[in-house]
Amino acid sequence: MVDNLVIVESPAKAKTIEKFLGKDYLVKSSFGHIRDLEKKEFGVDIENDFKPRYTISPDKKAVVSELKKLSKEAKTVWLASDEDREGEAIAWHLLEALNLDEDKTRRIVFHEITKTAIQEAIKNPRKIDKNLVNAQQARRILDRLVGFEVSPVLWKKVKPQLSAGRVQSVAVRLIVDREREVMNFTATSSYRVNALFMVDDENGKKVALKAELNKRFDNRDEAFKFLEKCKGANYLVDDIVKKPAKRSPAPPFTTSTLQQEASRKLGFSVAQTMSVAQRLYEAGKITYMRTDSVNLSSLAINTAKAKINDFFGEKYSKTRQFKTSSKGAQEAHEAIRPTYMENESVSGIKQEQRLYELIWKRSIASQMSDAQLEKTTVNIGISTSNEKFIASGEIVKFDGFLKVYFESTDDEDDKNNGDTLLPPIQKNDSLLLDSIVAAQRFSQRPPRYTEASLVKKLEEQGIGRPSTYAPIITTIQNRGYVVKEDRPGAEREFVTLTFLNDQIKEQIQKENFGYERSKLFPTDIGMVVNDFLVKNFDLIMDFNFTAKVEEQFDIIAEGKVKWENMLKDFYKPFHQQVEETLEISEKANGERILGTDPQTGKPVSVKIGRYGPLVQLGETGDSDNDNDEKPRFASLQPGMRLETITLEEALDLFKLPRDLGEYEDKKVSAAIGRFGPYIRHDNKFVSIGKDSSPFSITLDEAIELIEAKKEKDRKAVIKTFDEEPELRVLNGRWGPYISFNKKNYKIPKGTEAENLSLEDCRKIIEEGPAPKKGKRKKK
DNA sequence: CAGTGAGCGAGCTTCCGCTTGACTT
Repeated sequence: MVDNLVIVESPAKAKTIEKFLGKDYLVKSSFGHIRDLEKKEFGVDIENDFKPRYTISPDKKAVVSELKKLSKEAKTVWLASDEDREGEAIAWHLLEALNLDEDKTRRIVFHEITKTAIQEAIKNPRKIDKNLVNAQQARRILDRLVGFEVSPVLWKKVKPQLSAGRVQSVAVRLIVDREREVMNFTATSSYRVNALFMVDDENGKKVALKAELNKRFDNRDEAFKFLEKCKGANYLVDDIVKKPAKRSPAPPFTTSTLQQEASRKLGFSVAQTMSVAQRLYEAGKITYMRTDSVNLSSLAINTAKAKINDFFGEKYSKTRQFKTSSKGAQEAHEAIRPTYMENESVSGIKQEQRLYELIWKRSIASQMSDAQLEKTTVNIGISTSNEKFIASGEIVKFDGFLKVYFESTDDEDDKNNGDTLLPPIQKNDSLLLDSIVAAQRFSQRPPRYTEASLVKKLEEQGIGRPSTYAPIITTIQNRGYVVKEDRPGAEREFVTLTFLNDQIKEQIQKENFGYERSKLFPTDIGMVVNDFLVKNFDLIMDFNFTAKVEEQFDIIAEGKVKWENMLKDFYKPFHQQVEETLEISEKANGERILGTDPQTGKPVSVKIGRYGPLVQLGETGDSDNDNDEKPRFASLQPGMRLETITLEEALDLFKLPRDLGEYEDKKVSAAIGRFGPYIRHDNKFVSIGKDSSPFSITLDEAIELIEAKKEKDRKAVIKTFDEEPELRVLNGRWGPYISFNKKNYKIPKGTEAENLSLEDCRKIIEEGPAPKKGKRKKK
């Protein structure tokens, strides 16, 4: 029995704090929220001032009963959940759910886990801030109302099992909008002109000086005209300008910036970053990884300073405090940093080491001095033209924080701003031209989102929280609204004009462009759902919706507005939109008429069906004529899109299944199924590989595939037994196994499948029943 | 494991944020 029970949110935090507080204190954790709204009937009494009905979350029952028992025994219960809206609500739910006596309950907060911060907190307890709790209740109830009223509209008007929500629907909208921008983008081209001069360096050796013309030309003819003018020209250094510049380090990591940098520098997915960070946190190596704060504790700043002085010298140290700029930040924690700033590396698996190193470098760099640079711009005049060539260089005079860390950008074209040292040249030097190249360059389409750049965008808009960025991205993919994938680029031609020895040579070259790696693409269903929501629910689909309601929550937290009134104001127009949409709106299936089939004269259309996107030939019979044929249907193939498929592509799909002829008196046909293209013969299926296609494969090629499959099938059966025809020893993808009554059984290691007797097989079947599929019942 | 796409109706789906393990193919 202990006098003091302290309750925090995270078990790892509990362990640390217990060490600081000594034996009079027992520190336990609530594992986050312990109660939530009931699932049935919204969990909210809408008629009665939105009165919430809370219930203990099923997976928290054990935690709650343990805390209840411990809190009865304790003299004082300290509620030490985080100092933000959700943390305050957790404290209040604990008070209610544990039936705590208010007189023996204290609310304390700290936002760094250091001994002094915690002792200070214990000295300054306060009451639960009910206004802040009410702001959280408003947030929770609003999200429930939006999610549970709009989702059922989608079930009725689009497809069952779909979902909508304040956060996920806007996240999908960002991706859909961007996809449309990409689809509508047409590249324009211009001509970029680069010159190469030869200059003597200090040792009299010839070195190259690159310079770009201060003008781009709209077309080939203008570029050509310019090069014509360069014939016989002289090139003179008009001017050299040197300017000092400085660069400052980025602030230490928040959840969002850690996810972005780990993606760019280490190639981690957002979810991967969080799970590696979680392990580092639990091992006590970094501070809490779900935070929106860039703040560092004074302890951290001091140890960083000592480390920098020791490692690099005093002139590399500069103490900085950063201010959080992101919208809606609640700053309950510190920035993400090493627990012990003096440790530049940790033990553990490779991923943990790499992520830790990144965090260490970023944190240390944030306490280092600016880098001092010198930028040089050289203007080179052309005797026959008013244009100028410009060469620029940048040298680092003092590296400062660059010694340990350089922040990456999403812009892949940005790589040429590195450290370039110009050769020694003086004003009025005459330069020797080597060559000039005018190359056609295309404008770039807007970039599709990566997981990390989507997180960045969401944070900028104040949508979602550090604990939800990773789950949001998983959700919109699980719902089938968005896919993350690679897409091949295309090849295009571009023109280059090369000026060498007063001659102009024109060439057509090829380049690849538009290759996408691990980008987020909307699916057809994602686009249909998005368009439906934008059309009918402009209120919640507005990118500023979250920011607007956050303002209201802040006012509730200040005690200036009653949360029930805020919800009332929101709910009335919102609910009306729900009702109207249910009543007026047509079913949304993204239907498009593509044209008419020239052979039958019937209309060809495309839409989302029960099993995904499909093309349809003919109309569903609303005529009384029984002779009306049913329409034909065919699924869209991978790579085809509802919005872009053409009549020709659609008509191709109806060519399947294709009759190829007969083999061994049985029909042979080719088609595409759920598992890709296949040949059908004698009710057996053979996959068509990538080398051929069901549209073009010949009978002979098909027969070859059929025979190959037969041969393989013969080899697949290792052994059969006459006494037990249901029992067979087969050769599968993962080696030999026993098949009996449609169930499969593993053969123990070290047993030769060839030598198995019927008795052996029966024994294996008895001893090791096939693992059943993990079907779990839901309550 | 590969021909789905009619229509009816029962019973189900769904949100966001706070936290970790317990689960396997």
